[in-house]
Amino acid sequence: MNNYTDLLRRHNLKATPQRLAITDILQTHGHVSIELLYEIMLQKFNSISLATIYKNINIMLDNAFVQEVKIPNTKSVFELTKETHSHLVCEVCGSIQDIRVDLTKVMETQTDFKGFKVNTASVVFTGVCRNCKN
Amino acid sequence: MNNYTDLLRRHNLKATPQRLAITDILQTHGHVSIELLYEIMLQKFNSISLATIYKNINIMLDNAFVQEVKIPNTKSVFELTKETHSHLVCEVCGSIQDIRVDLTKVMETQTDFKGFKVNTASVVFTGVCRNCKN
DNA sequence: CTGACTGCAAACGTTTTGCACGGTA
DNA sequence: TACCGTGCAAAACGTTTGCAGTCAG
Repeated sequence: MNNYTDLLRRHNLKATPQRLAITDILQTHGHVSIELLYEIMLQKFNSISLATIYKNINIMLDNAFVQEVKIPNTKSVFELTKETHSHLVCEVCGSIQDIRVDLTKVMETQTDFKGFKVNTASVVFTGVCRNCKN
Repeated sequence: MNNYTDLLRRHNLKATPQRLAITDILQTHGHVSIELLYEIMLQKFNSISLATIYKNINIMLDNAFVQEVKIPNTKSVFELTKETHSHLVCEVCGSIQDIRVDLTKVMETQTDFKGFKVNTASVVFTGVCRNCKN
């Protein structure tokens, strides 16, 4: 009975092997597309259904312990919800890294938000990662 | 023969009424989903096909004079390419405004990009717009 | 006049739904 | 034991493709 068993139950969700596998994979890989998640799940459950993957990802999104990351020119990936952070996306190898960015500086310097009350900021940096630079 | 007639021709694309209407709508509305674009186009061309909308948006994306804006928890919208900017998305009414954000401050303050060479940054602020605050 | 574009219909890939069976609590 | 969740198959979407007719240049 690991962390996610508890978390699932607290949300009145049953801790099925499939769900625990999904949270494990998200934890291990950090960011996964539906496609990749399905591939990895197939190795653990020979007859898992894509419908099950979708149903569970949607339930986890609804319960806010998983989030979708939308990236320009790419498929979305999913990650476990954690403290606010931004993403570095390598346009060469497609890898995604988390990064803490201090946006207070931006918010302070930014003179004109046009009367807009900002709640959250989604930031995706695209470029070339350390490995691919070489 | 307006701006977009020229622009289209410079890209070896014919300036058809449908294409000119699309660029006009983008210019007028700023940001439109495929769905909304289709609705508006239907008012001007009673038998326009969704296929035509998709084909043209894709051609305009390929030629880089239109860009897709990916927004958390929402459908993508399209905009005419202009100078780099960020977006303010109202979570109440769904409206989208452009905003200039100076990211050089972030890039300077940010100590650790993990060896990552940043090329572009996509920033979406989500919150409540001036109108909806009242 | 000719190649490019449009509109239609069909195809395709992705996501959702309904239902009977199986497993968690 | 009572539901909730799974897996399958079918349905529903959103997007793309192929083709015949039309139009811009």
